[in-house]
Amino acid sequence: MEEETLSLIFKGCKLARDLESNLPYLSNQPKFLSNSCDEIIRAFKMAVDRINTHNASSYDPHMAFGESRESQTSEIAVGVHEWLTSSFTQAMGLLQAQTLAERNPYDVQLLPKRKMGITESPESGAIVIESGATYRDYVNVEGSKRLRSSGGEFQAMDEPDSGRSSGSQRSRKRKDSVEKQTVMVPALRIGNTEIPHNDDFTWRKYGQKDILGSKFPRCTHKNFYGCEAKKQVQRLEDDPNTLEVNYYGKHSCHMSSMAPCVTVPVAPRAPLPSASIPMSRWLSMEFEPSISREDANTRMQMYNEFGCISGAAGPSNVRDRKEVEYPVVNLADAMFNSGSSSNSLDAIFPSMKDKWEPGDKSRDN
DNA sequence: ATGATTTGACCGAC
DNA sequence: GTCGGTCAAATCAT
Repeated sequence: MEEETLSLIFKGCKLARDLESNLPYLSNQPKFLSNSCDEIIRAFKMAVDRINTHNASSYDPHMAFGESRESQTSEIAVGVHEWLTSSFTQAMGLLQAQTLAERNPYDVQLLPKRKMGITESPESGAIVIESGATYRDYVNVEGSKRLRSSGGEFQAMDEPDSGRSSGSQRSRKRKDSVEKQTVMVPALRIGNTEIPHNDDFTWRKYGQKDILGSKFPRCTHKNFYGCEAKKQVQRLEDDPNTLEVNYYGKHSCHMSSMAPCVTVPVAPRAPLPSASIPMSRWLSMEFEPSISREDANTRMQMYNEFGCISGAAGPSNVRDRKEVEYPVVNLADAMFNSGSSSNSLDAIFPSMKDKWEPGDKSRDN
């Protein structure tokens, strides 16, 4: 690749990094933020233009899809812009969360590492996910909820896995009885990679259905752990570059009323951050000075199709645990570094698994 | 081993 | 009876 193009990309990265590290101090400077974002977008856009100019003859999947390079370029700009604004929103959320934590440090406490897993509060019925809880724990809790819940969405069943057998009685709410919100979002892409629709929640896809009369299937997603919210994503038939996203139900996975909707990616067996970590360090590279290129790349892979942590990361948006991570740091770090590794999580969060003690039942499942 | 996604089947709503 | 939402086993990815 041409050196000038690389320096443009580098410039964009640097600008983004500068903006990132100053985010906490810029919350009341919308004009400056806007200008900074524009400058970053300009740098990336110029780089993309140069790349496209130099590779005009090569195959481009977007062209096969009937799109112009111009629209692709603007998509990239929109994608970068969306990432920046999303990161900013999350950073501000974290700022609020930390303010809250400083006010009441007991809100952000770590659970003893031997007590990991998922439990359900006998009083409130709220599900408590502890650091280190596994996917199996989630499945088990979901199953037991079905067993015990006799009203609402689920009905009692004799056996947790009797779903399809004779005793199964799934009751469903009428569609029009559930609050629905529809938004249209662009199906963003960079190159041939789909940029997921990121709405600051972590979703789990649980169904895909071919819809009669529609070329594209409808995907259904649920929020994690007892949150009632659902969303359906479907590509518009007359405009494949637009996704129709329908939201049903209300989120119950906000961290608190004071810290609204911070997407809270949770890394496996990751130590939760201490409330004493200064915000400026959360948002800067300084927080994890030893992270290698390889680490960053793997963490990029952890971001799932909805822009939130996935893969080994497990569930997030845990309402009652105030589990927080560093989306800005991680995503930016992942963006600004490259490489590959198969074992990077251990490098990022070293020795947690070594600290498990034998016979820990919450881990054996 | 663990967790996410896919996919065929079930079953309620219409 | 049809459609589509949901479940859960199977499969895939890490």
